[in-house]
Amino acid sequence: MIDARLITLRVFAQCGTIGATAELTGYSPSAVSAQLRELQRVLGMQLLTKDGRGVRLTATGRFLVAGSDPLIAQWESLRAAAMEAGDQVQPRFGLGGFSTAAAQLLAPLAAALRSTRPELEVQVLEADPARCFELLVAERIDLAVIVAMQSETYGEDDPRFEQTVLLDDPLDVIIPANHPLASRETVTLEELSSEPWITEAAGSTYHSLFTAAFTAVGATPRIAHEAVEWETQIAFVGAGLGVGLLPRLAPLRGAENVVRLRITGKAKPARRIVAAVRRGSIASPLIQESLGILQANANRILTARLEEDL
Amino acid sequence: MIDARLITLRVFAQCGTIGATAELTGYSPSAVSAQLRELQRVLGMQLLTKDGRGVRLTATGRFLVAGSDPLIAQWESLRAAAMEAGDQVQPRFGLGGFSTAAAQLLAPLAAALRSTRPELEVQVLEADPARCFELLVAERIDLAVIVAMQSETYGEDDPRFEQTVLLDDPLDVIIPANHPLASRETVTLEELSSEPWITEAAGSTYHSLFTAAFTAVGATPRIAHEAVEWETQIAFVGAGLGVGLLPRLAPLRGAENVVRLRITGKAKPARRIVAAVRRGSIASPLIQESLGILQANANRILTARLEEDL
DNA sequence: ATCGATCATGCATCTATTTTGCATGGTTAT
DNA sequence: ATAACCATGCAAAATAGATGCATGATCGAT
Repeated sequence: MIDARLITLRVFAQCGTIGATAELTGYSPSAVSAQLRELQRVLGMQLLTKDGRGVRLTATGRFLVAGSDPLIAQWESLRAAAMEAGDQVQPRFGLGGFSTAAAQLLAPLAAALRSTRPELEVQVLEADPARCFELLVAERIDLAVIVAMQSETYGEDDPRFEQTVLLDDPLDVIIPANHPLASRETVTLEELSSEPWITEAAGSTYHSLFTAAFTAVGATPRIAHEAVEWETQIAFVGAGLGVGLLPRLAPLRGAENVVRLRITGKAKPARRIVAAVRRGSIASPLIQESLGILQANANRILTARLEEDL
Repeated sequence: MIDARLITLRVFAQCGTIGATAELTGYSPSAVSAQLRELQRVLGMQLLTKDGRGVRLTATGRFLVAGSDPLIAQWESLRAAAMEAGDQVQPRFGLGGFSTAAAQLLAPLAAALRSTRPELEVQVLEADPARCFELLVAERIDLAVIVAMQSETYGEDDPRFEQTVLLDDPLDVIIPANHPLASRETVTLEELSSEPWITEAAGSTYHSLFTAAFTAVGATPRIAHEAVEWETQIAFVGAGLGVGLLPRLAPLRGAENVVRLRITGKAKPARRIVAAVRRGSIASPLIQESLGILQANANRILTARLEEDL
């Protein structure tokens, strides 16, 4: 049981402003400000300094936050062990995930948990990966299903989290049905490098996947349009505005005038879907069960794909 | 920063009843009861069970308390390191100690701290060793000067505490001035084994020292009277009611008709005075400074004794 | 330079949690 | 059987904490 004010400090350390901390933790900005001041008072430490129009951590503050990583992990570990040893039931369980991951993996998980543990209050939050990690730190959620990103702020070895690979989800190409290549079974990215591309807004989770895929083949595609939702992107392609990348897990549904093609060649772009939990909590029975369900679902998807590919 | 409710649980684990926990932590019994119930709710664990007219920890509860020992230690360690790294000042400092220890060591320490750190709010609590440990667990005090006891509930290796030997304080014999042996410089316990003895109440801290001293020489002295305060015991001896043991640190002042003699022989009973802190907190600058002052004072006492013995 | 936007903080108000004190019920010892 | 002890429930009170708005300070853009 770690004091709530230390958790708040950790959230602040991550997002840098009082306002964002408030939004993430569910408090008001004044409450966060008061909490952090109180924390400094009881600890007798100066943790924050004014910095421009905001505040930032002092060296002591950074030291304390960094040093509290193993403390949190140890507490999580202890709680998990006590749960395990005492055969106790957790009252609340927060899940976080992003779009298709949430739809394809989190929803079945939540449904499965509702049947195996009717008492458990399961809450699912849809949030992008970065926010999922923040929500984990803020203890708003206990498990996140996210898209792993290379060269991101949250490395595999972050002392605050433990991550488990669930699934590698390949990216397909979607092109207009009247496109010359539409009758093909597979294409290479090189063949499409001169096409007008439809992608997500720069800075978004999938945009980095997009650029990574093309830097791998040494091409710099022209980005014709930007969309936010898969649905929009698919509609753009259907209207003949260009071509796009779509994760295998994202359903095409009965979209008109759109064809989905597998990518072959040396660059087979894929997004890696991982489950992340707070470090130490992985031994918890509930987390274990959840990871098992997620893994089973991932395997089911992979198996279905193999059969489909035959 | 460990949640206050977990601290309360730890205190309960030590003293066993809600009432004692309340007395030790400063809450009311109902408050403790409510806190522990709340703790069970948020953790989703059953920690307590009814047991007769009281309650006791469940297996899960014991597991959690035992497992929280290193958690507390790690927090204390982190706090100490942050204090050290950030050159911060602690606002409050609680000291605990017992009778002569408090008078001879704690009082000078408190005085020294008041001069070197005027900002620091120092609070001294006089309490017997067992209670000092409880007060450490309850975080009411941060440092205790106590008499180490052999075969006690608090071993040197208790995961909750770290102990430092300050001083071995030998026990002297006090006898009436008109006693045949009163003119001697030194005596052995064997010579006095048939005397009527004046000691402290059975179960008290010093009673166990008394019995240990005599079991060491294989004698079973007759206990004629029991006293609580040194003053009373000295007065009894002065009245010729018997003889007694008195720690060297306890002053005889100008007591009438009482002579103090050194003990020689194979059994040289002594009480060991140690400083105890919560494990992990020993690196704190304040603790370090305090231990230094205590040690210096102890050395001063030892040196003075050596000169006196010449 | 000025205006507007962004951020943190202080303050008064209110809310919610926590604590208290007493009464109750169950349990052990005399 | 009576008395003492212990935990708990409940209503009332106290305290701590959160909110919302206003303020001041800073930064970016026009």
